[in-house]
Amino acid sequence: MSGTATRSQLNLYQLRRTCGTCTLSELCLPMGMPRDDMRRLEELIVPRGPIGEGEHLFRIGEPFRALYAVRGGFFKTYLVEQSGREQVLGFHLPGELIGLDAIWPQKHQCSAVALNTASVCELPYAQITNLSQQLPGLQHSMLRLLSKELALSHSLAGDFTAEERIAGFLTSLATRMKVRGFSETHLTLSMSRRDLANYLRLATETVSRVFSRFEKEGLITVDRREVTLRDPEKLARFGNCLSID
Amino acid sequence: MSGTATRSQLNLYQLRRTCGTCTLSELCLPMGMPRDDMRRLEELIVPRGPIGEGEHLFRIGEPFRALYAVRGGFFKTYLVEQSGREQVLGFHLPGELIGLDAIWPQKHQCSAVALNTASVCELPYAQITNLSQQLPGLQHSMLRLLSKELALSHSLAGDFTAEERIAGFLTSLATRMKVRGFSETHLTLSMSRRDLANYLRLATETVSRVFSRFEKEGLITVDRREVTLRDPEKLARFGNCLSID
DNA sequence: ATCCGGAATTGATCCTGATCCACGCGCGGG
DNA sequence: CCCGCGCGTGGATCAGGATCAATTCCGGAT
Repeated sequence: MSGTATRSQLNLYQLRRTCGTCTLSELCLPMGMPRDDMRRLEELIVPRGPIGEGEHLFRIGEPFRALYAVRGGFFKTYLVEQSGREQVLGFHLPGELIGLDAIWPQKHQCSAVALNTASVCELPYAQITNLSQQLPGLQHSMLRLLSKELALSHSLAGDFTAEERIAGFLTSLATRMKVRGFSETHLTLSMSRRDLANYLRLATETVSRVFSRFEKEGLITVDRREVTLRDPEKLARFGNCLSID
Repeated sequence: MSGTATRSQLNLYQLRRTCGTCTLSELCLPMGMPRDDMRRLEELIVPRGPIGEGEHLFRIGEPFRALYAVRGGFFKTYLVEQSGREQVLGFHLPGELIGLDAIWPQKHQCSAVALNTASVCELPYAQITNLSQQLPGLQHSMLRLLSKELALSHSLAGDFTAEERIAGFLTSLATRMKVRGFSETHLTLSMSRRDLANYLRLATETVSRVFSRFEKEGLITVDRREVTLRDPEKLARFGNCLSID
């Protein structure tokens, strides 16, 4: 028992001093902030340990207390329409903030679930906004992130064909992964076909078929959830690529 | 010449002292702000006189300097994909803020055009953020508005049938109009069928057909751009209504 | 009043992607 | 080891909405 306590304290210790050394700080809230300001931000951050696959970070309707920055792992956000149908809103990589749409009514507008083992930084909203009164950089960061999120969801607005959607998704994911230091050609999809199809507003069968078609044309190779981009340029041209990053 | 100068100064004079008396202040940025704070906000606001139908407030790609609050009239925001296709992002009623998605890259991400004679309040971004360092209420208002905008665009994400989309649009517009003191049953659509169809990701013919169908079923009556809701409840049930307001 | 052009409506046909179905594979549990 | 179940794949069919085409409607100019 004392053993686990020690270990979790170690974890906590390591995570505490994050922003300064975190490779994600350029993508996350502290982007471009002076080192001193970063330190003040760090003091507010509550690290949240391993979150198992399928575990929820928050659920729709819950009171809003904090934003969450993904530290490791993938998350999926989704909402449930009154018809009962589930709609996937997005997939979230390390360095991205979740829960921004809850600021308005102070209630979570969507649910967030881990797609694999993950960890996050919890950013208590009240304290963050307090601090941002003093740190212009932090305030601007928050506005920028919100604004970017908005621009992203706008870019998804058009009506695209199944092929455009999937090509666009793959190229967009590739660039997002690259920015985070992963391979930009070898992608590991952490979501099921079902989630992917739902997100792209397609049927799972359509996703499957387009994957096969792309593979036949030599654009990609697919092995289960491993996708390798063979001809990224052509793929990018295919999807009227709207990669926001 | 001196006559018009006098008149525009009069306009300016009247518009200057806006937020305090503006009936929209509860919807707009100053929502819920103390009267003194409102006054400081007012000093930053630059009223922009009559904007003719078809005139642009800003165009995609232009450098971002200010947000705009709609004072009177309707606006349409849209973007142009590299394919050349136009995508309508939204219609904006008095009290709503335009240009929020430009904060991130400091460039306008969409174009905004007046659908009829309109007027706006220009909110110089740099000064607004400066002031919001001092006024917590203002900061929170900005975040709330961004967040709300985000939630709204999320709610449009699902894949709905043509009927659901149109029913949803009508009920949503009705509630938005009601909040602003207009009739909630008699709507004047200020946008063309083409714009409406584009926004809803449908063909103009489909919009036309659904309107007719709804009319036959006694849900609405349509005369050109005048739409009267005959059975708002049924209509709301029809569109899995996602009215954000 | 007449003409013209663009917008809106309506009809006929087509096509993309949804739906329904069967099958193969891989993985975990008995 | 086999079974079963969920996931992914692929075939056949169907339907909702796009597209093409024809007409009407309205507003503005002459």
